Amino acid sequence: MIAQPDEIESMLRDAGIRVTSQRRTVIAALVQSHDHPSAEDVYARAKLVDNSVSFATVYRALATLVEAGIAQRLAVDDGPARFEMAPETEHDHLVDVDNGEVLELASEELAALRSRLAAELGYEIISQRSVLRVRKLKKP
Amino acid sequence: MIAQPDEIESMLRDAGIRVTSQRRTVIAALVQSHDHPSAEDVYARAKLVDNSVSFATVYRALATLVEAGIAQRLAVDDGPARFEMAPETEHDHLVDVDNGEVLELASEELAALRSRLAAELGYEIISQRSVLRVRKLKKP
DNA sequence: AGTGCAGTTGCGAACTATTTGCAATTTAGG
DNA sequence: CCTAAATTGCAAATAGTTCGCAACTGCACT
Repeated sequence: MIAQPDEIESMLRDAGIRVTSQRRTVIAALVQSHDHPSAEDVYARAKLVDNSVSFATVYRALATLVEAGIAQRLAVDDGPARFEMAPETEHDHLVDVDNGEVLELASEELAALRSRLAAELGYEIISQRSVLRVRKLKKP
Repeated sequence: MIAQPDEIESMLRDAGIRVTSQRRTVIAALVQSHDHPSAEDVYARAKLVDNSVSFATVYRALATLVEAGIAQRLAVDDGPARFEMAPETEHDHLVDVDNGEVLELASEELAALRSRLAAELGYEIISQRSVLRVRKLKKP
């Protein structure tokens, strides 16, 4: 499972980041969201809790969290970046081209294979999540 | 190998796209570039050949080519999208976080594994190129 | 509990990447 | 060649994200 709101404060402290009510709000919004929200979505959700948070602060909080490894940012081909709490296990993302839904594809195998291939070229992988565009298979 | 300028015209015709000098210029620029140029790079290169092409046209041409499957667009985490001619073999991209270089990682194995995993979830993959952020390994 | 100061916030304006409206031009086909 | 429909260049518009700055706040140290 993913961190509970109670743990939020210590996550920030452990990362040496100041605990502010805005950051708590943003993290809480992210923790409760399992649909890979965009910055705008996070902003909307955070605003329900604290109507005074600004868009800029949401962006700054997200950037801070990503830098601290607490959250992750996914660049999607078109449209805004989307965010999620950093998962314990690396996974890829499937974006359904028909409805924009994002689902996760976890596979040790995939991660291991990529690491091996990158290493063969003399590189270490810093982030290995990737986004695949997919469509639901029809069951005929 | 990738298409030669001579083939450009027929690539467009085959796709049912009108052949214009601007599109020829844009494709030629893409064909000759093996560094995954951004739209701006393509614009700069196209402009050397035909000083009158506009930025808007480059974007429109790239969009048209991508839609026709002649070119591909890569969303990179930060910075502009980058383009390349559609390769015969699918491959992933490694972006060197230190210098921004992009290299290619081809692997049948990787592609096959992803297809299998996506199929298990009931999806077919439409595009499976992905972008990994990497750093050169130090040889100690 | 009080104080200082670096870190953080909200606001709007700035910026970057990309798209669009429109009149003029060009293409493909008969 | 002639015409309809597609394409272009330009400049202005948009989407997403970042930034400058004055006001505010968390945290370390009394």
